[in-house]
Amino acid sequence: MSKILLHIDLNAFFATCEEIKNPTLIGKPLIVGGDGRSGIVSTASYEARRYGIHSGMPTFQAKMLCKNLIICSCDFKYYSLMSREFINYIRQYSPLIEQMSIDECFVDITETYKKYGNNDINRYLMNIQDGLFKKTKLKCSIGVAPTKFLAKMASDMKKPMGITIVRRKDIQKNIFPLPIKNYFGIGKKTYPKLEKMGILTIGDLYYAIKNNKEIVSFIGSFSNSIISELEGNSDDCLNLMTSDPKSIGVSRTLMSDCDDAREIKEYLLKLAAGVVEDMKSKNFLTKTITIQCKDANFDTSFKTKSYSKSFDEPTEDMDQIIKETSDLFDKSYEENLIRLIGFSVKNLKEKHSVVTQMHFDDYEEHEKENEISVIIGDLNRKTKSNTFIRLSDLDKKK
DNA sequence: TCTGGGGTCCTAGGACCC
DNA sequence: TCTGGGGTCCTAGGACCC
Repeated sequence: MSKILLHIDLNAFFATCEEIKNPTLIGKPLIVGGDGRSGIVSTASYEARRYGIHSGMPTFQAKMLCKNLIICSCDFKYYSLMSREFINYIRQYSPLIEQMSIDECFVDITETYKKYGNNDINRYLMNIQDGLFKKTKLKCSIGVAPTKFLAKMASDMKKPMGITIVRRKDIQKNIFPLPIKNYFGIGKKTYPKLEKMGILTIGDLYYAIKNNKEIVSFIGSFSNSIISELEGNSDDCLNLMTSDPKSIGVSRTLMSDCDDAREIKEYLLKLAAGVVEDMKSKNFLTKTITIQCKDANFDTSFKTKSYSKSFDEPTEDMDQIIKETSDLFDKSYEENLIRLIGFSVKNLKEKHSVVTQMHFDDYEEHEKENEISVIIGDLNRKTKSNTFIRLSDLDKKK
């Protein structure tokens, strides 16, 4: 049986949060974003959008389009609190929620809707929308479909406060005529190329993949998922586990372009120290550090370069990480003008999962100590090292 | 004034081990 | 003495999303 999946998307979320914080802003053109050198619009209110302002636009340009534009700086902590309110509210409709980002989630209401016993799905969804607005003043659009992909496409079709239902039999009628750039996963680099090949709509893409091997080799392994998504056979299982982060990092555009190695490095190490603190507070260790440098040279169109280094063992040692970052920078920096610098930690391991790292050589020694051990071998890795955890440590974890 | 900053996932070549 | 092929990790870069 088909599932009933919702994709709920908060409308102009950051801008709406600012209106909730300060109701005198309601109905006025406002953006959330940076106002300094190279500031860009993160979110525009619907009033600001009427002036042609949209996210991603440089702030100075937005200001030229609307003289009365109100600019709010990003208050991420507040938005996170509002996001939690949103998810808590949705939870009363179903415990099966997959949060996709700060302002959107999937909800599986198959069972709860059945219990509700009413066959008016529109009324049911309007209740969700109205209730959310009454409780939090947040507005949302809802897409309903049997798969995650279709629900996501559906929620995008009517904004703000839209409700869109897409059944499998509606795919050809409602999804196929949409322009190719509306396809989730086809971005600004790919869609112009597809358009040049004469692929203008999502339907065109479907038939091109079916009939044209050239297109398949151009798109690569994504072709298979496109076909199953457009035939209504793609993923309908929500990922209910809050997954661990894969990386943590920061990057900053410098106050002005800079080629003073000492100055850049000093700033980089400050960023790195902040990231390591953040990582430690989240109880992770890192195995790989990465420096990111964006070139300020217009001719090379602000090329971003990255340099990484992996450690033999995951670490949270500030001194070690700072020293390796410094060495990596010295080794890689090419004395060019830098516009942006960044630092991130990747290959993260949860701290409590790395209790004791030992090698097989240590095993005999370990045996001699006559301790009872549980060997947790990572089946995916045929390395010499395994992780030994004492039973007493396991107890501690509980 | 002239396009941010937080992420994820994929690919490809090279090194290395067995 | 010469050398294949599979697997994994590392590094760098690119595309995409919000």
